[in-house]
Amino acid sequence: MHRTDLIAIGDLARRTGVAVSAIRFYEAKGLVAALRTRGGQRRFLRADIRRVSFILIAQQLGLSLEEIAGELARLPAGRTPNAADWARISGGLQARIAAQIAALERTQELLGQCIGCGCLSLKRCALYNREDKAAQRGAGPRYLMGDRAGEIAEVG
Amino acid sequence: MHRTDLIAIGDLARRTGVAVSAIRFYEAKGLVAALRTRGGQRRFLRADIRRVSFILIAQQLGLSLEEIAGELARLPAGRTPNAADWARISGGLQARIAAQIAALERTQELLGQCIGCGCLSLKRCALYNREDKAAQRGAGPRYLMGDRAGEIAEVG
DNA sequence: ATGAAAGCTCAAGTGAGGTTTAGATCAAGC
DNA sequence: GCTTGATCTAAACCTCACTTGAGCTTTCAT
Repeated sequence: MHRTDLIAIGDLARRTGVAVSAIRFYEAKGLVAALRTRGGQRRFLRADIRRVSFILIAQQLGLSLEEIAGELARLPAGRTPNAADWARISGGLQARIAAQIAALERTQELLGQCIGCGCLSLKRCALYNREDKAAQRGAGPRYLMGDRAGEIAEVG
Repeated sequence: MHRTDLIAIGDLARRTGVAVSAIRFYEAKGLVAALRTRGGQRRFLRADIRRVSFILIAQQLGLSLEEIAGELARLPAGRTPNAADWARISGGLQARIAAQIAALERTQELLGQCIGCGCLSLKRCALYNREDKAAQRGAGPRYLMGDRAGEIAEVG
């Protein structure tokens, strides 16, 4: 354990495939922490490669950075996730993905019924009027809507 | 067919459940078009209710406004989508959703194999190193990445 | 004819997940 | 000691899908 245990930000970037700017961003968001040299440059632990890897994989699985930060914060003493942590976390992900699949399958079914009907009536369309809106958030601040939509109408 | 065929923006908003501001936004993006009164107020055709409904349903199915604009533009003479158009479009959506489901199922499988292994090595992790990155875009401009990631490394 | 309700434009804000830019400083090899 | 490349900070910028606000104008029912 000598000084080569500490790596520069560019090394961490190269080892994980993430941009240097993204690592600084993660630090700002509290997802990783860095030591500093006398000159003010960041030095990371080798273990942070694993930590960043965790971030990337969790992102692939659809977690937001905030959720990932939550998971990482739950680990005692800012520890890097190990096999046991991963087992617990991935259990939760299983359920989440299962729900996504179920919602998509329901969509598929509705779409099948709907092809050719061309009704496009928001009042009647089974595709639009579903309770499991969960399906896809599709991109963008759609979270600002979602409760309005009281009086939806018919084309007539 | 007299003047009541034309409806004000507020009517269109009420009939579709979309905010007035959103309709102006759609107009700016070229998704709908409006006539103007002498006073400069927008007047829409009744058929535009159907058109906006189409936008909403397509959004629910995960299309971006740009993609929706593409579909609408493909209709001859700015026509409102009818049953035949809808059949064609929903055929494409079927495939898209099927692919999403397949990707999620593959994730589920990999995650099942992975639980407890805790390797978190980007080089070896089957979850991270997949060809079908399609799975989830999860929220946020992740579309800027996606081609980099040439030199991904091992924890050691 | 009037007053409320609805409409108008244009600019700026939101949030997620970053990137880009500019100008200065640090670290390392020769 | 010098040059080169890496790193630093801070602020600005990007997309997407809208919303909000300010400051006026139009429309419509009475």
